[in-house]
Amino acid sequence: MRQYQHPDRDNISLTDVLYGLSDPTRLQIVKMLATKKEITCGEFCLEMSKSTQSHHYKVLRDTGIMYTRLEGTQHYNSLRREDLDARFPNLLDSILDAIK
Amino acid sequence: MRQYQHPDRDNISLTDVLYGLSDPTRLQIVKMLATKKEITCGEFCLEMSKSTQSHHYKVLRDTGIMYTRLEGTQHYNSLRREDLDARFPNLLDSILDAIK
DNA sequence: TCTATTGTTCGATTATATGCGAACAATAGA
DNA sequence: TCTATTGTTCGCATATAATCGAACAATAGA
Repeated sequence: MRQYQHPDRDNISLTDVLYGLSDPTRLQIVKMLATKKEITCGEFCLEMSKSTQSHHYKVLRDTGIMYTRLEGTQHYNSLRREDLDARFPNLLDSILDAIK
Repeated sequence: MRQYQHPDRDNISLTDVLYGLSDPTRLQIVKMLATKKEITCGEFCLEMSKSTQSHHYKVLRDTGIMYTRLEGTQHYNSLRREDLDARFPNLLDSILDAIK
């Protein structure tokens, strides 16, 4: 694989986003993403197998919450703030406030 | 059963609420709840078996999203707006806006 | 007391989700 | 070219969720 399929803005679904954020691990990832522009997978330092981490990254990408850019062997992840804010105003902020 | 167990405000969990709202049927129920003070189960007019409906009502109660009051044979359901707003400011409103 | 109404619970089935280790793919750097 | 690094995908096991029909419980009203 050379690149990921991210849904475009208009295809981001509310129930998908809510599902994506309904898992503690993924919420933790999103919380970290909110503090920096980009974070590589390794920098999340999650306490679980790499395959499980990859599963959660995939869910976040597939649901339109996270964008992943490849550079060398590293994957740079970012929160899709603008897309989420455009699609569901205030939703992301209210969730980020709640997990602060 | 004479009465339901609803979590009290402080025990409403963010991931639980997000999970509760991540299903289209339940989101539809919440949308209707937002338009009236109370709605009986039958008034939701959902296109699925009664046992499945009950399952979704139970999820909404257990996650702290909906409150159910018994009166006679009918169950009056309401959205726990104040509790949700107190616990997660703007979250419910942003979701209600998104499904409008 | 009997019956209809309202909604839940039980038990089973099927579908989805989560988790892991092992194998794999792509790149960087020696 | 070989090796280490980074992260994914595959295959499998287990857990959780969604759904249904049937049985049940509580109440209202005849």
